[in-house]
Amino acid sequence: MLPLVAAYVMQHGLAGMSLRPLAKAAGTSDRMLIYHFGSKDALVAELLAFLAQNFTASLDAAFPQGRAASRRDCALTVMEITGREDFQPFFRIWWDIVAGCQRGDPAYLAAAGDIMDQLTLWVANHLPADDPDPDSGAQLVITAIEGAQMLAAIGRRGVGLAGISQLHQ
Amino acid sequence: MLPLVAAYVMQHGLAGMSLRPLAKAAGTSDRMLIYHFGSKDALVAELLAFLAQNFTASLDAAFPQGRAASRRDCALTVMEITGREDFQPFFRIWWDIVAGCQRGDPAYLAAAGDIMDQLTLWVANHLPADDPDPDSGAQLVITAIEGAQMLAAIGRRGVGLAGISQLHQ
DNA sequence: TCCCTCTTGTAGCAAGCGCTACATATAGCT
DNA sequence: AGCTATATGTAGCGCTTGCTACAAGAGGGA
Repeated sequence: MLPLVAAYVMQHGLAGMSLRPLAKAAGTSDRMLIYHFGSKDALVAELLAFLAQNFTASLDAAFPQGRAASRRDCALTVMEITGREDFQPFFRIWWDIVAGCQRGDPAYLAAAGDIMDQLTLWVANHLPADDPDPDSGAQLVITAIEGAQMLAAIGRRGVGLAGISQLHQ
Repeated sequence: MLPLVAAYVMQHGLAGMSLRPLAKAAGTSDRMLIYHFGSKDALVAELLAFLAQNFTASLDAAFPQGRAASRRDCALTVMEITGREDFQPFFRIWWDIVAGCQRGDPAYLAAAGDIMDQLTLWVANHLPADDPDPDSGAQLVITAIEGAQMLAAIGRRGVGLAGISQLHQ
């Protein structure tokens, strides 16, 4: 049930989600969604946890295995892959999650933290093996990536990429 | 009328905004909001344009006039100021705008573009006078700032700051 | 004074919302 | 076989949503 719900939300976003269309897409009824999850809020909480948990899988499926040649190359690789068409549904909910975090919602904060921790770990493990400080490097790369992704979301894809390409190393 | 509307939205966010509470906060009725703006969509469009237009004013009011000592100092200064408590209302709507851009809404895209153009110009004008390439420098700084702001929104303020402090120069 | 346009209050419509009451089907255990 | 717990369909409740119909006040030009 959760996978079908997640698939629908990935396509339609999380912001104005309502139970009846969601239930129809999942092949059930709003009645059953409430029955299984207890309430809409509980459904959203479980959904966010599910999405955070499944994030690693999509990362490893889409990203190459080897290490990057430099921090900049690592950042550019992540940008290239997350800029692909089939990654857009993920960002459709990602910015909804960020907006929810800004409102202070605990479920959104937990999910965003999980997702970002996984991404940070992935980046640290894909930096060059001789990186002097993988943790700091990952923080720099993540900051650059997320800034570029936001600029891409508002239609300034080039600006963020130009910023990333100026990273040293 | 627009300033009162904008003040309410800055406090309560843009995502689940509905006409009746908004009208009450603005000292009028939903009936009058529709009468003046034509529809809720038109109201949101005018509101976004208004917010983008007023963004420069808040920037110049809050930010120091002098130039920064380096690109990194410039980024850190912007981070320090936009991290203050009284800047949070702006980010409450900013991430709603980004989410709206990801959905492809033209009004949101226009407003986000205006705001980002103004920020880019401001940053370019506050880089060190001897910066070899203010445009590229501004792009780098903006990318870093926005990444750090997103990380701050999800509760990882330190990660983004650590990333910024690794910028060269 | 009369009219005409701009503005505004009251009431309400159709639709959608999250959620619930009730009845029923099914399946497993004793 | 009978009982109980789980699962599901139907109908609808109370509420909010964006928006509208209608009437009435207000002010200005002829």
